[in-house]
Amino acid sequence: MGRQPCCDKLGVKKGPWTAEEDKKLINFILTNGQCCWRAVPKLAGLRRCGKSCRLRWTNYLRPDLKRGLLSEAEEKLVIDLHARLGNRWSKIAARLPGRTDNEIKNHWNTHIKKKLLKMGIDPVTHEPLNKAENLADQNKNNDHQLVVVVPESTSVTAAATSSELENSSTSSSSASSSENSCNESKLVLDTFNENDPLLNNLLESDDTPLIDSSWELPIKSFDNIINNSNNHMTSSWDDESFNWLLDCQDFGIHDFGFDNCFNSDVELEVFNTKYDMGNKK
DNA sequence: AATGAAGCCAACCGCCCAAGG
DNA sequence: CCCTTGGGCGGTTGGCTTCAT
Repeated sequence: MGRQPCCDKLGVKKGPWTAEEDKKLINFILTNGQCCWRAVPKLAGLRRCGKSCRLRWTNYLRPDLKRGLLSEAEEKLVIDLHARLGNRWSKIAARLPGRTDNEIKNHWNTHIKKKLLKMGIDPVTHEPLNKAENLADQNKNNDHQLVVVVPESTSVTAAATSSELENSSTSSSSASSSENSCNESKLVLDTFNENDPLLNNLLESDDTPLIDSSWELPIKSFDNIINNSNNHMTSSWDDESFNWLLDCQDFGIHDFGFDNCFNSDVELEVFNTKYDMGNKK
């Protein structure tokens, strides 16, 4: 008995999202918040799988997303976190405000990986390439021996500071691919500088998001914007975060239906003035 | 200008896990 | 417990864009 598909495949549209679909999804979520994703397409009038809607929202439409390339500081943080966490992109993304796991994963695969290789660093182990090769050879030669794979949770070094890592793995020898990748990072953990205050601070806080989660209640967020419009933007909706709106050059705010989010014309006008939305059309 | 290669990234797929009945 | 369901995650794909020839 196979698992039921996440949605009825018949009549479900795939491929790139159109502006019209985006608009519908944004309108729906701004009006109703995030609810059961399976129900979203039906309620929002979309011929999409719920999963697809969730992905589209979290990876592209979410208001707190930063757009554009990762800054140097972000890139460095990604590298550091990757050294600690391995390919757990969602965990890494949780510590980069406004970035998605998908975005970081893509950036890693297309930019950072190459950069590290160019620098002679193995992107998997974060070791100098020569050393990494030697270790690989060594492991190969040891294949005939009993290899005890030490899970991250038992590492007495850096992992000890992270409750997340402590919880991450309890079985020691199963061989799923994801666990393999986790184990690869073990090498890194042993060499990681646990005295790095920035990283330790980040990791000790476990999953405490750096991102203000208020975007989940978008209407409230818009209230914040309005209330702070004479001062500075709130942390969750700073100017940069809002560029995504401005990037949507094909639509004005009315096209997105955001105007429904404002309690009065005055509020809408304040918003338009601040972000020059009125001139966008 | 034409064409093929390489790069990039949004989106999909399939697996896993937690929650609830 | 067992089963079902929904949501999340990481890996992969496919198509568009840019670059090189």
